[in-house]
Amino acid sequence: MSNQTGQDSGRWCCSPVTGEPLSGEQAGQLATMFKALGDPVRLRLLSLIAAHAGGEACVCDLTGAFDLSGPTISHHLKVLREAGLIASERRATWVYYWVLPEALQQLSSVLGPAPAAATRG
Amino acid sequence: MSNQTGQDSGRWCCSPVTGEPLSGEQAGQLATMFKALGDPVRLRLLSLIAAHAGGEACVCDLTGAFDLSGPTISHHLKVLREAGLIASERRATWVYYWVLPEALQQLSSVLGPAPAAATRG
DNA sequence: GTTCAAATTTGACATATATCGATTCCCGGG
DNA sequence: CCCGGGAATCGATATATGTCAAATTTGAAC
Repeated sequence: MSNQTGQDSGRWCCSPVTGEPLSGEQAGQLATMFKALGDPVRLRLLSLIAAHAGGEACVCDLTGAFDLSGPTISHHLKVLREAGLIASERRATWVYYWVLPEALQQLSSVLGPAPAAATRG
Repeated sequence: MSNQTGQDSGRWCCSPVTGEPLSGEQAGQLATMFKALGDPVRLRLLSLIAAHAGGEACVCDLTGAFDLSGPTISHHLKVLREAGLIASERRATWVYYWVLPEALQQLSSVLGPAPAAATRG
């Protein structure tokens, strides 16, 4: 209510889970994204993609990092993509994936009162 | 009851997923937590608990918010607890649950360069 | 056009998960 | 001590999920 999620395609910017109860709709949308992250392989895939040079990675760069078949990797990438966490594009023979930072940021902001910067190191 | 399934111990405070690839161990730990959040009921439960007066809620405050049986709510609370996201304590007849903010903060920090609200500039 | 390599889709299967009713556990009150 | 109510556990079941092999798609090179 206090947030006009209208057509912003999902970005309730100021309602962390600790603030006020989530609506059923919000919970459903967010749960899809969290569920996509709820698998070690997918978490590592996301991490590998994000950390790869240029911010994107070819599928051929990813499969080698797991003891899993190609189809399985493809399946996990599809889950991540359909959750709105990554996007992909085909270039010639190869398909490249990259992370959608807004999605991660949305989840991060929901999880808490913004940890006030990492100040890493 | 206020136990925790022996996780914790690890808190890689400054390695967001966008920075460097996650190790298999990290991914497994984090995936357990994200998976716990990957269900609309559990997300709403967490939210209801966090937003409840005093920062804690009795189970009797929670069951009414869902069209689900008591055992089912109990099951979801157990999943959240075993993931290290919430803790519980029995007081007389009732059992109270509260959120463990460090856990949420850990997930939040992993998800990105810490939104840091407005401080980022 | 044919062939080859990269990636996805399909079909199948074993396991995991969400849910419920019935039962059990825990505690306060008579 | 027994009863009643809140909550967790148990046992069962339907659905979802992770995984692979086989088949299909896509585009490049010959």
